[in-house]
Amino acid sequence: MRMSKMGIKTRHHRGQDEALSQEFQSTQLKRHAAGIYGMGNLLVRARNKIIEIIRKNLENYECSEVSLPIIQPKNIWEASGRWSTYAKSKHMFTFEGRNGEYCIAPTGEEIVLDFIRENIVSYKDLPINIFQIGNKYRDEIRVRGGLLRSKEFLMKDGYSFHANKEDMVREYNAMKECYIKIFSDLGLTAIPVKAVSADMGGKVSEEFMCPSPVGEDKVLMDEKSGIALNTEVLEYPEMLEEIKQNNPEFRIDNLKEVPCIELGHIFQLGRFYSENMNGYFVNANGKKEPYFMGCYGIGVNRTLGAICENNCDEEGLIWPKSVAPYKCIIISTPENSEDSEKIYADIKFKNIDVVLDDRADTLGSKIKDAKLLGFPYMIIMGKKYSKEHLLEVETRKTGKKSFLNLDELIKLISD
RNA sequence: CGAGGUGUAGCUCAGAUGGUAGAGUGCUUGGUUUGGGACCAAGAUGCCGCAGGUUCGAGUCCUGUCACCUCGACCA
Repeated sequence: MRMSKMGIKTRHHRGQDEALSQEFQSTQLKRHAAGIYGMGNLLVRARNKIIEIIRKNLENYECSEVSLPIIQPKNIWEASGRWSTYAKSKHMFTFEGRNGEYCIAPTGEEIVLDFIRENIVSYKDLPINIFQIGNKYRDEIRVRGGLLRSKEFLMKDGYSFHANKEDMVREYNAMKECYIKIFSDLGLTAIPVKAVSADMGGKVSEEFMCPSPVGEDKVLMDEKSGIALNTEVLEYPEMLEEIKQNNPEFRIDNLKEVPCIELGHIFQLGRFYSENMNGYFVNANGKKEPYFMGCYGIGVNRTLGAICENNCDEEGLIWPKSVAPYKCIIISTPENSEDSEKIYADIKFKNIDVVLDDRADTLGSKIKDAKLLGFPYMIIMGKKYSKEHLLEVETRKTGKKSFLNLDELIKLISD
């Protein structure tokens, strides 16, 4: 990709209250209205890498990717009883179409039941776990902090269906394991925290919390016993009792509030939705029974936001290699611009994601931009290249510089 | 929905007590530059959020309204 074609412009100034990573985000995020954002090339490419990591991990657990509609008819929401509650709370966007009322989906329990119940009719068809990665729409009462809470956002939502409760619990634990792997692959700390999920119609649920100063959720952590709790839990004495019984060391006094970003949430839904939505299978005794359901979500945009917030310094972003939108950027002075085109072509030929900064700016300003935008490697072709024809490679994270020929360079950046 | 705040150039913002619309940055043209956000010269850019009102005169005062931000309430 050529810098001149990317459609971004960096800025020399930062807004008053902007966090460090916001200077980067301001080059990549356009607010069109409250909670409604456009996203630039670098964020989109990083998000695609995140999606790929999520997808690979889920497929390892035999989860099946599907695509469900975002625009959904009113009737399926009336079946679960959530049309009136959601519409009343004004959280759900609804509109009048040619053939009646529709919503723009805030979540997918209803549609997924409508999607599978014709095919999954026997206990022999179970269990099954299907997921999708797509935009969701919620008319949030209060939007917050760019990627962290917006009205349109990308979510991975997955749903599992089971013949009995034990199997639902087994899958829930498997997904918990899978989520831990996903967030660790993304280089994020995400602590599973017990949550209260009254509206979801289920009881057991855990949120995956990523400690961050910009987080809007507060988590209570006890470093001694290693227990982390949602602050809401304090309002439910029976849950506290249970924790105390299972962990003798646990004490409420030891809990400290830590701000966190909620990256994911998994639920044991039970039979609430399947009972209301006519989600039945035939068991081994030939009798109809509602599915047991689990539901598993990851806020993809939030995850992207958390990665930005947790990987930056005074000079800008530092993309972790696993999600970096491009591996490296080539910067040259005018006298080496022809050579830089060649190097660019060679690196591209090796299928390495590379940016050529072909703008007419000075070398210094290009270096500043490369650091702000966080490319893992910066290839500088200036005076030193003119003399010795060695490529200078600077690692963004460590600042370490080395002088290499093309083969050595490709070896370094392709790991 | 409650409390507070902000709307002025593409962006970040300044414009006490009413009197010709400003800066930095960005943009255009030409030239010199090119190693950690270069310099010189010449330019272009405004319904001062919107609507009323007071006044000879309003970016500035008053009323209304809309948008946005922060905190709270709320939130798979």
